[in-house]
Amino acid sequence: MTEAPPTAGRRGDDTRQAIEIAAIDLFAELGYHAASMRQIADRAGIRPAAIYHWFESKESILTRLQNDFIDQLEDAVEEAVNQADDPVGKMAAAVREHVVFHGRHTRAAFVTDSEIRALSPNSRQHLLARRDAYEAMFKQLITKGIESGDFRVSDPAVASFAILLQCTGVALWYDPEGSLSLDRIASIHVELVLGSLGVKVQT
Amino acid sequence: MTEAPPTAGRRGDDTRQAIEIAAIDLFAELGYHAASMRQIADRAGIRPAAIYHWFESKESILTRLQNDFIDQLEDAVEEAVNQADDPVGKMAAAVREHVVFHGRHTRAAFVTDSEIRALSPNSRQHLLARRDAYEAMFKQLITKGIESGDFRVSDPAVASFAILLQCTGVALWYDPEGSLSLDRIASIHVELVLGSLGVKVQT
DNA sequence: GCAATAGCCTAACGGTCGTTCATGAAGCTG
DNA sequence: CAGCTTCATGAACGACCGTTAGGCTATTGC
Repeated sequence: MTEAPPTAGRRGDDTRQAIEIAAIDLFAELGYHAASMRQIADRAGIRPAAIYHWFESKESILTRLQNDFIDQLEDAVEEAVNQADDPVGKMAAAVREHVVFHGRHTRAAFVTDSEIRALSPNSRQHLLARRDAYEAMFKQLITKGIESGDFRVSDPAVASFAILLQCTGVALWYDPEGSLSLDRIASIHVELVLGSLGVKVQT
Repeated sequence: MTEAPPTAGRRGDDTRQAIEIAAIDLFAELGYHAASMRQIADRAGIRPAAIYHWFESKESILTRLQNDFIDQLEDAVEEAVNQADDPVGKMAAAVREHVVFHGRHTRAAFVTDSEIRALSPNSRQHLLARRDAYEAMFKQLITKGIESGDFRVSDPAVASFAILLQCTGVALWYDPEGSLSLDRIASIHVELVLGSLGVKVQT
């Protein structure tokens, strides 16, 4: 009784993955509205109608991509944070993992961030709530660091926005072929962030 | 021989401004591709065909908005920088003006940044070149500050990306009705940036 | 007062969009 | 084998897109 392929048909759900990859790339290159179902189908190697066997609508492709990205980002950063004890270490771990994750998934990160307004009201509210929860984690890290005397900032809310924006922005310019490794870029951002939080330099 | 109105017809070029305002708002709310000429015309109080009396195409509305925004941003920041002498003062002035300008023109800033990919290749290249030149100004401010011994950063290029991203991002979340004034937000960003550049705190 | 023109209109063009429908080939199940 | 499900297809639907052609009106310059 060996593991049988769960689905029938010709390809299994490689097709689903092909659609998702095509959609990420096209949404990132052209934007959600400028990328058509026909283009997605072309790049996935199928006819447009076949997409509707795997997704109920164009928007459902987008929401799937976005929620998958946030799922994985949350998991990765939470795990990194939990492996440090003090506020400085936790913030450094969070920044490093956030940067690395955005560098490894530049297109998905970009689509998740920039196409929120393309969603219908319900999906948009849902995604914004998830994004807010993620941001709240950083804000709380800052607040804890202030209480412990490790950080010195005027406004934790503004600081968390600023930190997340600069780290998320790595997805906009990072080039795997470039001269800087992702680890190096992450280290630089940890330095910048800890500096802006008023942490004593620990060279 | 008093100054005569330069154009004839019913409204002068109030119409042109109405189209630009409608376009900024709709591009910001829905995105360039999701906003239609009919919606722009509706909001400007005219019929779609009338837009083509003032603009030769939908894309020319976008490029006009984007280039106007960069024109004014460049002027404002350059003037602010020129009124300071030392690297720390220049960077503080640049950050403050950049933040204030983005807070005062959130929608235009957002459209200029996020709809570059909607442009045809020629217009896109032109706008990217202008953006690069603007970023180079910040990078040079950092380099000068390092040479003078005022700043301490590992990588000026990455630092300038990070600084600009967090300051530009103000356009994404700033709310004029919120509890923080734009001046206050600008001051906080000056603190954060100077901190990340390793400037001694000057309370 | 008369021609020219600026400004805006209605109507329509060809094209593309997201989506649906009916159909059929291929594999699994009993 | 028969029957069901999975996966994909070609063709078409109505809606909407950016844009244009042609005409009307009011103001301007002479």
